[in-house]
Amino acid sequence: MTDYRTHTCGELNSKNNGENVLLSGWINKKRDHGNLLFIDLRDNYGITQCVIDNKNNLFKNIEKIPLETVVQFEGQVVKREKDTINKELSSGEIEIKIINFKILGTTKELPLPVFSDQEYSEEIRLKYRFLDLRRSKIHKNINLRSKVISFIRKEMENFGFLEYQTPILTSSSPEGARDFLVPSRLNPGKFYALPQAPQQFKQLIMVSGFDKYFQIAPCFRDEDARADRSPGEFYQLDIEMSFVSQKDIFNVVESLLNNIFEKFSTKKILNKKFPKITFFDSMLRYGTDKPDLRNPLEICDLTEIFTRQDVKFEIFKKLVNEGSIVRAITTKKTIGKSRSFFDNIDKWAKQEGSSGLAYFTFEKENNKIFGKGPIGKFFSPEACQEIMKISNAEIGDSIFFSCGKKKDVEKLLCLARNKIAEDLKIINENLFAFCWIVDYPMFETDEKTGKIKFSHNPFSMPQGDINKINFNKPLDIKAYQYDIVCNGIELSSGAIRNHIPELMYKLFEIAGYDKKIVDEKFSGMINALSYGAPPHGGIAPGIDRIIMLLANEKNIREVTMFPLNQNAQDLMMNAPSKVEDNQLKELNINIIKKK
RNA sequence: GGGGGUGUAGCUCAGUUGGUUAGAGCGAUCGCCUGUCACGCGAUAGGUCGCGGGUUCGAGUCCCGUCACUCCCGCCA
Repeated sequence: MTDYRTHTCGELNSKNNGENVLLSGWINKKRDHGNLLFIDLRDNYGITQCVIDNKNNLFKNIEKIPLETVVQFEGQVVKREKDTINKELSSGEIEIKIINFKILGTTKELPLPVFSDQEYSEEIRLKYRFLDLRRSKIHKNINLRSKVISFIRKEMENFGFLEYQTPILTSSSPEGARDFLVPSRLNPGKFYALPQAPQQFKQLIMVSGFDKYFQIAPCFRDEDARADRSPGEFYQLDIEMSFVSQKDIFNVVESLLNNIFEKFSTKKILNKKFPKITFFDSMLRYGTDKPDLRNPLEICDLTEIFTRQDVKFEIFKKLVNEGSIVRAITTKKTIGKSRSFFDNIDKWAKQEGSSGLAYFTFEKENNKIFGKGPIGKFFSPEACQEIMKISNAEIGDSIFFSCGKKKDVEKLLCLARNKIAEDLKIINENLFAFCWIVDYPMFETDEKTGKIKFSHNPFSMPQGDINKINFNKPLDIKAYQYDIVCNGIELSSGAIRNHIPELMYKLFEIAGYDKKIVDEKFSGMINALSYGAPPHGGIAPGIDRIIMLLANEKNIREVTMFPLNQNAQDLMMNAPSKVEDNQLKELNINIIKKK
């Protein structure tokens, strides 16, 4: 095949019996019996067992080769005896009887073992990423990533999309995340920004008449890391289409994601037609706009119940009277659960900083419904019945209440949904549960400043008849704005764009940007929209998160070849690094020294 | 910016209420072993217990500070 090998380490089997072959790879593992030596030779494709005994005068030399040395073995394919076949290996029916060898690359003592199921500190893994990447699990993840991206490209082309590239050096935008800035040598004192997403460019591509755009686009945001969020860069499947409405984009993305997840995972897709949940509903039923629909638990609002005369739970009644809300989670058939099950959940809620989760179980005796549990006695049979009606509960189900400010209740019950479901073990891990979150509000109130701001994407089209929108009630304006959520993970955001300049000015004005600022900050786009822009819209699924779901990984670094660490440093390449004074001078930059 | 966790041999970890010379597995080096596939057996080397300070007769262990990694909150249109 090449000068170095006739076969890879994954492809030989009993059909090759007797052939003379040349294999090259890394010494994965040695099993040295003194007069008989087994060597597992590894490459990208697999492992082949090579064997030599002391009748061969090369034995003493080969015995001494350290693990992870790169070697070439010349040898003969030999069928293994039946009881020595290794079913774990694709090449397990055969082995290579070594005739000759050549060392192609020596190794120093390893800072981390390659052949091992042990976990290692991130620090050492990232510093020696090239060794870490040899390890089987992450090696497979990275190859999976490559295959998925390649599949996406083919699919998108089948759907009639063309891939267009957009600039990496662009302008800073006032909205959104912190920018990575790049100083301009030719324009002293001015800076480029790396794109947070090719948002404006993809819209300009539509205005330019290209119709269906996609790109595996790098996105740069200078924000702090999380387990599922790289600092620095990440990749989106950026999509934009002209002359479409929301449903057209949904159709494309649903079939794309169905195809990807069916091809690359054995897990089932719960609903191939992704359910659509309004933002408002999602916040009510799940306490979040990224609900995990594998979790059957739902939240309901019971504030009204605590205004009833026959409900005597005075603490909640007082709080409700003062403007608090009450919401609750019901659990099915939990009548038999131990006291500690309930108390643990209450205790957990207190650890989360809340005042706890009051609870009781619906029971029936002598045809009378009552609540059994710490606060059950405060509810009349009629009140219980009403609660059961609102919460779809039955006799034998339990209910957990949270009372407080809307935001706090949502947050706690969102976490409680997960906690309780985990305790009850009712989350099916073998599912992908997709949904659309739709009808996002165009604006929201900034909690710190009290001012109106864009809640999502400022370029989104508001819903309804454009001539009838009531701009005096901006918080009531909904946008053609949507997210895809899978298993509680936000996979993508998108929108039908606002292609009407006057409307755009109007909306920006509400968010506190006057015409002058809009013209300055979004000049490219607002200008383009003034010369015949088609109605258009798009979406941008996160590639990294798709791979994480497919590879069943919780950390984005497990599906990224060369990630930065949490402090946005590359420990292998030593980035970021200091630069020479003359480089700074050329860029007209002074470093201010911190005290 | 804030909170939690971790830091002991090249790697993964143990180390009791503070008490003699800090241990194990893997790896390395050396020796034995012809059918292993996490091969087995024996020996040897390998340590500023992250760093600095304090308490104490005595600190890996307690206290204070600091650094690194990680998880979370803030942030992420």
